Formats: sequence, C-alpha cells, structure tokens
Amino acid sequence: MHHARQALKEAGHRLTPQRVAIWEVVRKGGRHLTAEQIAEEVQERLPEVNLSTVYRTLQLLVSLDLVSETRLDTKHSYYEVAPESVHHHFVCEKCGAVGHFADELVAPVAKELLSGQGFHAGSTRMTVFGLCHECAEAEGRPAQTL
Amino acid sequence: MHHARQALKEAGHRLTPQRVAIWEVVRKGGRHLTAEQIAEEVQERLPEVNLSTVYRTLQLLVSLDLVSETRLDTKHSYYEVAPESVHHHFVCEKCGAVGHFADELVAPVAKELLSGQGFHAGSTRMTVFGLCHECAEAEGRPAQTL
DNA sequence: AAGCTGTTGCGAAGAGCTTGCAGCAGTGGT
DNA sequence: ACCACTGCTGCAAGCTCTTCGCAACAGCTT
Repeated sequence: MHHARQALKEAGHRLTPQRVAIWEVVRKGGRHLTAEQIAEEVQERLPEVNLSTVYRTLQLLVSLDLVSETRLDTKHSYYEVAPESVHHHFVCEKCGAVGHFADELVAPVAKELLSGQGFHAGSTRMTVFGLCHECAEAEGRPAQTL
Repeated sequence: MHHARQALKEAGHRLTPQRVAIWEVVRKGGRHLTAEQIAEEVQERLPEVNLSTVYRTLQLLVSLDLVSETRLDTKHSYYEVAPESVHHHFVCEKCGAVGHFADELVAPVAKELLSGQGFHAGSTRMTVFGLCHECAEAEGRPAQTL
C-alpha cells in the first residue's frame, strides 16, 4: 500500500479514495480479476465508483508497474498485482482455471526462438491454453503421463 | 478446394458463391487474416457480401476443421487454413508480425506442466508475445544471444 | 420445374472498453 | 485553515468487433 501510495505521488498523481480502493481490491484479490469484478468489489465500499474510473485507474496502475494486465481469454483483460518474478499462465479452456508457471520452464523455448527466428520472447508473457486436470478427466481423457 | 467443397456437402451444407469466395481468400491469403480483411478481399469479387456472412462462414469452416482461428492480439480473431501439423504462434507486440514454431519446441513445457501441475497443454495452441528481430533492434536492445 | 429449407443481407443489438465534458476534490502554497 | 489550480470522477455517449433476428433469396433434391 505504501509502495503504491508513494509511486502515485512520485509520478505526480493524486491519491483519491477510488484509487486506493481499486488498488486494495487488486492487492487483496490474489487471483486474476476482470475490470468488472474489481468494480463490483470496489462498489461494496464506494458504491458510486464508475466502471470507467476502474478502467482508467487500472491503466494508470499498469503504467506505473504496480499492476499487470494479462489477456487470459478472448473477451477480457485480467489484472493482478505486478509479480516480482516473471511468470506465465496456463488457462483451462473449459473451466477457466488459471495457473502460473515459472519463467525458467520456457527459457529454452525463448532461447530457441531467438537463435532460430530472431524473436525476443525474453521479458514477455506466455499464455498456454489447454485443459486442467479436472476437466481433462471429465473429458474422458485419463490423466496419464504424456 | 475439392476438400472444402466435399466437406461442406458431406456435412449437409450448401455450396454458395459466398462460401467458395471466402474459402478461396483464406486459402490463398497464406497469412493470418481478420474477418474484416477477408470481407474486403471477398468483396472485390462479390461486392454484396456482408460482414456477418463472413463471420458465419468462418465459424462454419472452423467447425469443419477447414480453418483455424487464433487470437493473436487483444482485438481480433485471425483465420488461416487449418494446418496439418500443430504449430504455435509468436507475435510481435510492436509491429504485429506473426511467426510460427513447431510443437516439438514446447513439448518439454507441455510435459512439465502435465507432470508438475496436471495441466494438459497437449493439443492446444500457445501464443508467445514479444518483439521481432526488427522491432527489438529499433528498441535499442541489441539482438544478442540470450 | 418446384418446393423445402438452409443462407444471405440488413439493421440492430451486445460486450468490452474508451472518450468528452462539466463539475468535483486532492494538493501545494499562503 | 483556506484558496485556487488542475487533475480526477461520474455520466452518457461512442467505438470496435462480433452476433442475432428476420424476411427475402437461392441451392439442392425430387
């Protein structure tokens, strides 16, 4: 919180109740939240907060590297507090469950893309779509070792 | 073409000039096209074709596994003829350039996700965002080996 | 050739996000 | 503590991409 408060002020932005509330929701949410979900939670405390304020604040927090934005599905952006260590997401296409995996796992891929195709995947994010354990079993495909 | 024509008929669908034109555009386009781009090209031959027809036809072709749909950026779906072999995409966040890489490259990641987290990434698609060679250099970040 | 029924074009709607604007409210100076 | 400056907010309208409802149209089978 102090971190965020300070970052805002240092960048010459005002500390409004809306911004504080939005930041707290993202921070305490833990999981990936859509703008709409954030707005709903914020409105429990500040009922008048508008969706567009939420979008504007999230943009601001993203630009200050306090929050990161990820496209986990076709329709929405998801927000979470900017993680210290780079990580990537996998998303279950059926139930929408989201998980993380460490950057080291894909380092070889990034390396190969760079040497083979000159593509810099280094600092960017990867999203893998597939089926989580539960949904894979529900599909009748047993959770066997690949 | 014969393949598509036949697939449509076998699935009990009609072979209309619009569908043929859309399929040809996707087939000859070679690259990833948005619905809008496809509509424009189709309209050079069939000026009256409506965007919604393009969307409906693309959905149909996707459902017949003749075309594959990929979300390469925040805003659009991109369409290409369904590839025989599974591949993945990398997208330059700056210029939008799209490239492919083979499934084998990420097989170890898929394997690790499965054994480590029970997540089935096997048959699904991966999209890596980053910077292409040109844009990376333009950013002042030299194209060094990682 | 005729009719059944899938398809099309059109307009409108919907979802998610952005923008313009007038009034409100942090903030720094006094 | 107060004021004024200017950034921020709420609201409504707008934008983009995609979908849907519906009446007219046109493949396909007979």
